[in-house]
Amino acid sequence: MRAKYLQIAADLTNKIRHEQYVAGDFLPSEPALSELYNVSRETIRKSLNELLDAGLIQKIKGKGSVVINAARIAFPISNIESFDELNKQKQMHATTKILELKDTQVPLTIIKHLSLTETAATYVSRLRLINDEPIVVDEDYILKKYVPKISAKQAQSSLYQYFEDDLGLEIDYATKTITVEPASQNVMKQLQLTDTNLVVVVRSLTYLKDTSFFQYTISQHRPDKFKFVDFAHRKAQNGGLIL
Amino acid sequence: MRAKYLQIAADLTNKIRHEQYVAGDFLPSEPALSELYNVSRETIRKSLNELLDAGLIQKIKGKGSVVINAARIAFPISNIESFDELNKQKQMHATTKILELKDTQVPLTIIKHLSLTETAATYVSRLRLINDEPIVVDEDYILKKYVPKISAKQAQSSLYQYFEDDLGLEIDYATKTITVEPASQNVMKQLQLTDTNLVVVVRSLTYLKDTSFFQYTISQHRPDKFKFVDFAHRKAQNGGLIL
DNA sequence: TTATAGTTCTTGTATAGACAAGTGTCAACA
DNA sequence: TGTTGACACTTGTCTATACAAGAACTATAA
Repeated sequence: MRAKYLQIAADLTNKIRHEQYVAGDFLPSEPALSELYNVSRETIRKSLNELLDAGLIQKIKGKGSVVINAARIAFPISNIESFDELNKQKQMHATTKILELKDTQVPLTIIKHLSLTETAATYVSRLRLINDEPIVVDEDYILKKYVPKISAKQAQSSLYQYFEDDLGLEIDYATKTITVEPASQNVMKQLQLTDTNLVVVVRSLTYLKDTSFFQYTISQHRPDKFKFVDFAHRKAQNGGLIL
Repeated sequence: MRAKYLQIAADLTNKIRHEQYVAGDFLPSEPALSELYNVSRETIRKSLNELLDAGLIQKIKGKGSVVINAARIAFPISNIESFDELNKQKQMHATTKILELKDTQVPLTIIKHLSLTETAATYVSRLRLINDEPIVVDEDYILKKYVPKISAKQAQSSLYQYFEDDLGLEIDYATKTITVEPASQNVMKQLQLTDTNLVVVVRSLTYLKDTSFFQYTISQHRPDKFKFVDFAHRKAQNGGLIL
């Protein structure tokens, strides 16, 4: 049984997504919601905090909780088709091509940086295509300590689903950096880059619920197919653009 | 007087930053902290949630709150100097050159997208340099409704400081998209780009505490000087990479 | 007409208490 | 020896209550 406040948050989220509450509307007041769902006000407040974090509402002291236009978040960008937009097209056809799969060690810079003691890892390199267009080259280092063996079949489908559903690993948080760098000849060939040699590089360190390091990923994106969307409250000092 | 839970959060944050608690350590248990600070356990829990959101700790049910290595977050990247790293160098010398400052309208795509009724805005275009190297071209559209007049002097220093400290505007949240796009001839010239015509474009829509739209910014970065760092919990569906 | 003050909404903060559920220890038992 | 079960810790959820503080409206007074 999920917690009450999460159920209520899910319910309110649905009502916003299905436009029972639309942008600019005020949600019922906390005491009103409290009576509606038959829970205490603190429980309602926990639910509303979930919506706040998700960027669905904005709370204004003395007034109430306003629904924010979700459509505002991903606003249109001049003549650029994002991966997500491609994804939503019906004729989309996503495929994965395994470039390499081997046993190795986590790269030295990461070992040093995290002071790792267990360094044995599985390396997977994969090319992702949409409608036969190459979009991303993903390189993963997955610690053998947590995932002893990865088959080609598993690498072909979703690794995360395998980790979470089959192995019961609880992935909890990740740190990412996004930069733009020159690509290697090989990656340029894989991504069929001709006009430029630059790719968008997303490096991720992924951790489990018990804070142990688990996976290092390097994603190299075609620059013309890359789009990153971020929603951030002012106070949050993380997730920040370094400028 | 700031809220207790924020003071306690600030205190714990300091203790982590000053390494009184280091990575891997468990914080005192919630009842222990509750006694230490002479507040209720719920108040302590609010404080710990702040640290959790900031990515400073990880809570493990049945065990406790573990300190996460903050240094892990911004990990080193091959031969790339970020703006932030440059910033921290002592010999850094940041300057701003105003390219244009005029009254105009918010771009049509934004007006349509947000269904704006008030569209009068001040337009500011600025070139940012570090050690005389051009780094970013910033273009801002700021609604006249909230900021009637912007002088060249104000545009020269921090606009945000002017908005928040002098005008008392409360900036609350923003949505950003990051893409890579070809630059105009003019921007290429300003950024002194020769090897490539690509720039990293960060578009931001900024909102006030009362959810009213306030500012639209287009930042065009030299690709070799751009770096974005992100920390995200798994459950959070926002701040996500679209892929 | 224009302020002012009060009233009644709203959300924000803080407390004390209760029980559920995950984790680890250790003693008793087979 | 090895397993089980009780126990004592931890964090997670939920309640009921109280007061503070911001916002909006209204009636009153100047």
